[in-house]
Amino acid sequence: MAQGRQFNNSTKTLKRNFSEHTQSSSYAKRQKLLKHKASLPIASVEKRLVEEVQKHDTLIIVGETGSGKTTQLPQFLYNAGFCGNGKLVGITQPRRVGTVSVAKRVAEECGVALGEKVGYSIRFEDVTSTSTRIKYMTDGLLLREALLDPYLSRYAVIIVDEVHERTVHTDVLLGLLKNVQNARSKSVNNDQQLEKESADQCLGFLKRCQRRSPLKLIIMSASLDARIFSQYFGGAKAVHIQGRQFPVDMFYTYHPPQYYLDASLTAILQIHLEEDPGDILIFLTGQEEIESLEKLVKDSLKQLPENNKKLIVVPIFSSLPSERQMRVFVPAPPGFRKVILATNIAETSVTIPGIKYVVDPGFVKARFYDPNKRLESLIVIPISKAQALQRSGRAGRDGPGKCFCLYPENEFEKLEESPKPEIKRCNLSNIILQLKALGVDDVVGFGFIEKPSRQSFVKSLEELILLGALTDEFKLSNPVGRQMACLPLDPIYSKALILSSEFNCLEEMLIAVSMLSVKSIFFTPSEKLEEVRTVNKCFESPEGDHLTLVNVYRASNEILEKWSGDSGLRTENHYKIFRKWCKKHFIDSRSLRHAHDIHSQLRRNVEQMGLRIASCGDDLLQFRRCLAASFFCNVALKQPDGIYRTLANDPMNELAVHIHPSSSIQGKPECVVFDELVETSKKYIRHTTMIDYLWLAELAPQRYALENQV
DNA sequence: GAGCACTGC
Repeated sequence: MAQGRQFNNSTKTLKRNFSEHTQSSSYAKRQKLLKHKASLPIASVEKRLVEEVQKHDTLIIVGETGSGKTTQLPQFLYNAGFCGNGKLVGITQPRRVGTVSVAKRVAEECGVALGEKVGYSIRFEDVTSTSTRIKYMTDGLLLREALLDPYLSRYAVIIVDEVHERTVHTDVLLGLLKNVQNARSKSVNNDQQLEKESADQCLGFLKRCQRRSPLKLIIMSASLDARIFSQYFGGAKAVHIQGRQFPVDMFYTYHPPQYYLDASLTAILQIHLEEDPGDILIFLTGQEEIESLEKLVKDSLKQLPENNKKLIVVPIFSSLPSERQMRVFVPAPPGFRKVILATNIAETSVTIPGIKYVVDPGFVKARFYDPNKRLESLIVIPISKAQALQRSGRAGRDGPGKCFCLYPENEFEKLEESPKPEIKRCNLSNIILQLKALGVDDVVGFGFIEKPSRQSFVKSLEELILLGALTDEFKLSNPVGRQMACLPLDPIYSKALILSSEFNCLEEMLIAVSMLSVKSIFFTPSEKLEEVRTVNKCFESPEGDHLTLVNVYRASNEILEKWSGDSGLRTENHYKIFRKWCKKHFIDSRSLRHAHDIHSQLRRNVEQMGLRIASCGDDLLQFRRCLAASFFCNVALKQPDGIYRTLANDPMNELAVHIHPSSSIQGKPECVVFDELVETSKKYIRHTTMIDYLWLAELAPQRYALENQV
């Protein structure tokens, strides 16, 4: 009957908060919110949804966009008493911004301050308290919470949202939650049975299970196909909730265009000249394409009569500095139309209001990974049906819209249903390390919703053994493996941090690893290549990019410290100066601040581990030797013809590669370590630093000793 | 010599 009591309590809380708010100035705003809330499609099925959750341990909810599932369901469950005994309803999201905005919204609807009953937790920001009962968080964060609390015992309900996106974190989380739910219900039904099954490797980490309450799982997806999720959870019940979108008229071409950039230009001009007012959104594959089309559109406009020139072109893509990204939200002046040239950042991450027309050439740039060659590729491929629907939906958010697909309708039928899940296109080393730390010994047997290839497992297990994270028996090593799993980094970076303590350069390595962890902080408009190079000359290290990154970070730190004065307090004004400095050096200030945040978090981590923090000062040899000792899987040697060749166990997997043109490395050193190998127009190694080949046998004998003996 | 979709701990 605890649930009934909780129900009464919660209504009282709501009433009290509500009466407080009637006196406040936000009364009108709140009335509007509540009216909107009541009009959502999900509102009419509250009772039924709550009953379904009570009846089933796992429920799949398919809600189209605009159904209100993300904001309303947690409130329904709270009001129905699922948060008894201080338990939480947790809701995971794949992105940080989405997590914060939805939590703010729900707190407003509940009439509470953010961080009280409703809160959120993302990396670097925990806005929760002991009174928090509805907690929004990123899926990656819940995964890390599981390392500390394997049963996730604080949660009565966990809602995994946006599962159709199939990010690595979501996929791993689903497998993990399935195990946790299993173990928690077993512990309720029969403790002895669990004892017997503790030999079960997947549940090994739940051996010390005590009496616990069962875990309710709710899987929420926007895609129409709930079957795979339902099957995965043993035929779990699926409920559909109607969405609220305006109709979008679809148009197709008769033939596939030869050049879709030209076809895009034609489509934009045609819409601009013939259709009613309303902004246009076009999906392209990358910065280069966006910049060319921007130029094409602007050139064409010049030839139009004066009254037809009222078209504003706004680009948006990930590496564009955040201030310039914000321009897509600025409404076009009266009488003008806005055309937004976007990558798939506008598919999910950024929602732009006022779009009436979508132009979709039907392509996307996607990343693939070859575990044998350790090669990542960025390839332009056709989109999936799910992506096509998502893109067209962007035209129907504020009113009826139109979507112009630059391919024939029969081509749509040939598209894949949904994109290939990320877990099948990435390096598994980090995931395997996390699973091992969670006590999942048999990672190949882990219940993935879709299992990655055997070769991916083999290669990543090999790498983890070489790094010393796993023993030859595939067990997590102590202390190195455990320490590595604690750090929120890719295994090679974790290894570099741990080793750098011995090489007396942990200060430098903390910076290098933080900088490598954020997307490239430099933004280079294609027409300003030379200018960027000149202004940043002062940071460049001829020995390699890792030291260059350290130089940039230290220079930015000086700016921050110089202006923070004795008090150590940084005011808005200091950040203004910081941002100005960034702009001068073509640096995205938000990325750089992110690197600073990561740096302080990692610093705390290594202090807790008791690692000795020291600087190598001018003895940069130590730093490079440490890089060699940790990045020994990523080595390239210069060939007689001047082209580099990666080193691999099997010569079949060695590749001819080029040092990325952005590198600061000087001359053509015989041997380099690199951070990543990405194929675009060529196979490039990025972030390279020169080392001495002879160091490898000494510093990485587990990989190079044999070669040396030959 | 010449460039890179997105997300996350």
